[in-house]
Amino acid sequence: MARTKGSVGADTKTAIYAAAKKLIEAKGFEAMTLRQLAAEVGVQAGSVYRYVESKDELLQALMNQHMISLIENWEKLEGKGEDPVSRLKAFVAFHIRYHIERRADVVIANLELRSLGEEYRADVVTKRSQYEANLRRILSDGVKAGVFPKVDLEVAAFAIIAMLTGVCFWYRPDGRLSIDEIIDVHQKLVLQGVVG
Amino acid sequence: MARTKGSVGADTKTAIYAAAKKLIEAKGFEAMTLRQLAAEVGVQAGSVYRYVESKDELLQALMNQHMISLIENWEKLEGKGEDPVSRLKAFVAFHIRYHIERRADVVIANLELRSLGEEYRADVVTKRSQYEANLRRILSDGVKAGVFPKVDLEVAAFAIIAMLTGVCFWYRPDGRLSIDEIIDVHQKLVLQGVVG
DNA sequence: CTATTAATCAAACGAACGTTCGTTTAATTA
DNA sequence: TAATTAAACGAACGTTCGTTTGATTAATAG
Repeated sequence: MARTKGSVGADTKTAIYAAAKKLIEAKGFEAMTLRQLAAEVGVQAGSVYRYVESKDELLQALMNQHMISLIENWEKLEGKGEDPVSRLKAFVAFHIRYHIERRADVVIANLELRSLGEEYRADVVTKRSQYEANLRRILSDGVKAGVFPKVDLEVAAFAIIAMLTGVCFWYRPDGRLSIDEIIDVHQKLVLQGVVG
Repeated sequence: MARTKGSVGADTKTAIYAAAKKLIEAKGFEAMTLRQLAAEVGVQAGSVYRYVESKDELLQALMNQHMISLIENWEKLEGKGEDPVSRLKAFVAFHIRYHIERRADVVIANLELRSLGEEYRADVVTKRSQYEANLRRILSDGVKAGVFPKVDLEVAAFAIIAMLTGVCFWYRPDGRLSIDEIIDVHQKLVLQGVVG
C-alpha cells in the first residue's frame, strides 16, 4: 500500500500535533514513541517525518506555539486603564480558564522543559518570563498606587502563578465545583489570603 | 576484573539512590539510562541489579521514601495546641524549607508520577493526600474558630501547596533572597493576600 | 589456611528506539 | 489522457535500551 484514499497533508499534520499533545500529556515526552504517535494518527512511523523534522523539533514546536498563544490571548484581553484590583482579578480568571481549557499544552510546557534541547530552551524560558511580567506589572502598579502593601514582586508573581497553574493538575470537569467557583476561590486567596 | 578493593554493598546502594535522584531530577526518569546511572556510581550497568529489582522499582522506592519522610517530619514538628494562624505559618515555613532542602526528591515526586507503574501510583497518591490533610485540618480549625472566613478547604489546600511547592522550581541558593525572606513573603501571601 | 559469601565485571540478550529510503498509490495538473 | 506531485507504506538501518548470566576477585568466617 501507499497513499491512502482521502488523505490530505494538512489534516495529517494537525492530527499528528493533536495526538502528540495527548500522548505527551499522558506519558511524558521521552516515554512517547513515534510508533505510538503514528498509531494514534493511523499511519506508519516513518510517515510522521513528512511533517516533522525530528522528535525534538516536535516538542519545541508544541511548546513555542503554546507560549505564543498564551501571551497573545492575554494581551487581547488586558484592560490597561482599569484599577489594579480589577486587573488582578481579571488575570486570575484568565489564567485559570485558559489553562484548564488547554490542560495538555500546560502540562507539556511545565513538565517537559527538561526534555527540550538546549538550543530551544532559552526561547521558551524567555517567553514564560515575558508572560509573568504581565502579572508583575499589575502588582507593581498596585503597590505604586498604594492599593497593595509592599511585596517582593518577583516572588509574589512566581507564587501566584504557581498557585493558579496548579489547578490544571487536580481539576476534573465532573468535579464538585464549576470553573467559575474555582476562580472565585482563587481570586479571594490571591487578594485577601485565608485571614481575609 | 570482578569485586573491587574496598567495595561495600551498603555504600554502593546508597550511592545508587543518590545518583538516581540527581540524574532523574536533571533529565527525567525515562531519559536516565542505567548505564548513565552506573557510570555516576562508578560501576557497570549490570551491577546495579544487585541492589535494585528493576528501573521501575527504583523510582517507586524513591517516591515512597520521600512521601513517608515528608509526613513523618511534619508530624514531628506539628504543634497541635497552638492557634490556627501560628500553625498555618509553621506549615508554610516547614513546607518551603523542607522542599528546598530536598529539591531532587520533590521534583521527582511531582514530575514523575506519570512514569510510575499503576501498581505503585495509588500508594503515592494516597500518601500525598494524607500530607495535604494536615493543611486542610489547619484551615478547617481556623474556619471553625472564626479566625478564617469560610473557604473551600480542598481548593484552598491545593492552591496553597501548589504555591509553596513552586518555590523548588525557581529557588537558587545564590539568589537575591534568603530562605527566611522567601518564607516571610509566602506567609504574608497565604494569610493576607496581596491586598493585606 | 581454607571455604564461603559478597561484590563486581564483562559480555551478551532480544526488544525497541528514532530515523532513512525506495516504492507504491491517490490526487492534481497540463 | 498523460505526466507530475502529494501522501503514505513497509522494510530496514545502526544504536541503545533494560536486563540476565557466568566468571572472577575481595572480604569474611571457620
